[in-house]
Amino acid sequence: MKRIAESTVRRLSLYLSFLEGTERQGLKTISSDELARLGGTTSAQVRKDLSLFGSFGKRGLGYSVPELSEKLREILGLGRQWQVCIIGAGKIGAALARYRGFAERGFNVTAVYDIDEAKIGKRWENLTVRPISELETDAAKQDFDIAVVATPAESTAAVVKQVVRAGIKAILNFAPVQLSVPADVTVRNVNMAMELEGLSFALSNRGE
Amino acid sequence: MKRIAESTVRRLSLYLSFLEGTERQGLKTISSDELARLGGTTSAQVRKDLSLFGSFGKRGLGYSVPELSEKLREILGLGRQWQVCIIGAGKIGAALARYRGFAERGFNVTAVYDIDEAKIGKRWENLTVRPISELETDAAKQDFDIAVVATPAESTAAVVKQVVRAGIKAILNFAPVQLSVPADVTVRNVNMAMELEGLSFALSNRGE
DNA sequence: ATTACTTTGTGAACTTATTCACAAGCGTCA
DNA sequence: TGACGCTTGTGAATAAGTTCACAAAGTAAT
Repeated sequence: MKRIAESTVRRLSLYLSFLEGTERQGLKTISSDELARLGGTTSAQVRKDLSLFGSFGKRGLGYSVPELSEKLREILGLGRQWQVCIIGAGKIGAALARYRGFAERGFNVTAVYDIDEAKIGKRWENLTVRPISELETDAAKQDFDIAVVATPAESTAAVVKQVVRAGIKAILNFAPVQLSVPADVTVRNVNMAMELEGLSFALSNRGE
Repeated sequence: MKRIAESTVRRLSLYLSFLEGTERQGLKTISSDELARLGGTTSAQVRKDLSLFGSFGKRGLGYSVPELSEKLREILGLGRQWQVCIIGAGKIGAALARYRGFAERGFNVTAVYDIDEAKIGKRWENLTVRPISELETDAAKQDFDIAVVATPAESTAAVVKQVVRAGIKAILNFAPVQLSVPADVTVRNVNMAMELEGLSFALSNRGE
């Protein structure tokens, strides 16, 4: 299969969330035009995105909402549970551990790690903060699919090295640094400063 | 000035954070090659990005770290303070209100709003949660530059309408819905579900 | 069964973004 | 001062992503 652009995957994700809304409203079919309207894109874009994975619609009618939802869930790999560990028991880590959105989508947070002695052993929800030094041996016993990294900038590089050593192939990075990882590890960055600066830029350069 | 792509702005933001690190290390100059290495891009990309705004380097030498930092801060509009209000006093809102990264970059959170009677009047840090119905009149008195929207999906559309009515031109959206706003309002979305699904997709489709 | 209407799927055209490649500028050292 | 090494800035080439536009395939109504 040809390489799929990140922007495409983001849109698929978006389409899925619209389909779920549409499904709740009880509608049975939806057109590429309607999906485009909801997602702020064009109908051609929607059809092109979907056509990368097959041909799911009916000409003259549109797409079956439950069928397309199911297909998208399959494409996005949401048909299974993913095991997630959180690295960094600070404020962001704490907020994430409590975040219900993870479990709703099949992402199970099964462990929290930190480097800081003071935090190790504390209980969070139903989890106990464990020392990051144990990550590699723990990972041998229970598979982790995704590591959520929420550590201070300075300790992040070291922490990520351990995550990679533990064989984890996907990282959701909240630390404000660029991670360097082998090619087979996928990283998604969530960087508040960057988003704010994007807004700041937009506000500063309007009408030029 | 020609239109600047969002991806470019993201990279500028990234370069700035590297420059700050470099500055702390006491280095005086940096080459496009070094910036590229830190940011996981190419030196040509770095130079192209910067050249959109002027010519800041010295051939044979590279860029002066403090000078380029300053230029980037200027370009990104970080030379001033921005007034920020948070809409939605739920968990994400709470975490954001406590987040120190805002203030560090000149983003002052000066108010929190919610629609829910039960939450109105509660104190958070040094702020009191106010009813969203007051947003428009408050905005007339104190200018808000940016609204951070962290409301449940269902109430978001109504809330955003009020934000727009209050004349706020930049929104950082944490709600898992696509906002519809006039063209002069800039929106940045932070959507955890989308990021997780991106990782899930990557894990499911490796080596194809 | 025919006609009118709708909407998909997809090559081709176009637009935007990235990378290449190199002349021109700057610093250093003899 | 001249030669060498390095790095920028930028047109030109390439690649990637989006939009156009239309044949093909379906529905619905008569």
